[in-house]
Amino acid sequence: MQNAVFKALSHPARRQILALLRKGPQLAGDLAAEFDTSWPTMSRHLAVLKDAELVTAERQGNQILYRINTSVLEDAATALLGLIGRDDGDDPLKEAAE
Amino acid sequence: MQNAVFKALSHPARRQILALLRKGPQLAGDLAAEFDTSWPTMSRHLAVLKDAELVTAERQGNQILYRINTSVLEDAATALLGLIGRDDGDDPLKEAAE
DNA sequence: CTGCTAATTAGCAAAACTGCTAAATATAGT
DNA sequence: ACTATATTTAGCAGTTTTGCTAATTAGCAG
Repeated sequence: MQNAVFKALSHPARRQILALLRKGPQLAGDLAAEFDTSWPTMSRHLAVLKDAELVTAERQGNQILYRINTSVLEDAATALLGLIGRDDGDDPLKEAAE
Repeated sequence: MQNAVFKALSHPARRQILALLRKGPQLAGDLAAEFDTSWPTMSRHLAVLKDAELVTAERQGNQILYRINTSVLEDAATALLGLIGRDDGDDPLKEAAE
């Protein structure tokens, strides 16, 4: 759902997490270590990102590897760009392609 | 502030408003008429968008004309795209240009 | 100044969000 | 089974967001 994506993007810590994942997949622990907030709080941020499908999680033995999902991010960016082009028709929030 | 922009974008009604403004500037009343929510609620959504500088407001006699601010929207889209490209450096959430 | 329409501000209640600590779960190693 | 580590889930308090109705402000017409 598009709405979940924008909601997930609305918190700076979550955007930061995505920024960190640009370098490549990261373990939950390594991500959490980069922040001042408590571990459980980070865990919840990750859950929000996962719900929005902005990231995927994969168990790796003892730990969990998070990976960014660029296609969802692309869709969000495209949606924003779609809001920009002047439109003379009457079909809002849709024909973003081309 | 970047954060205000993403926060503003996190509510579906506000994204809808931006979509309506694609067609061109609109009076607050005309915008409000497109939604089921009460007038004051719409007014607040508009205020949030204005705070984030996603729209500008201009008095037009009795009424108020809202206009989309595409440059802020572009910046937001660019920020998202910047989150996508693989990065081997260590400078997150920044070098989105080029 | 009075009345009318357009829009915002105030104030309130309900819901959602954030972040914490404590407790639970999962996996690996012994 | 027991322990240690990694991560999530529960439960709670404080804050923010949302949406409503009622009241207010702003500009215009007579």
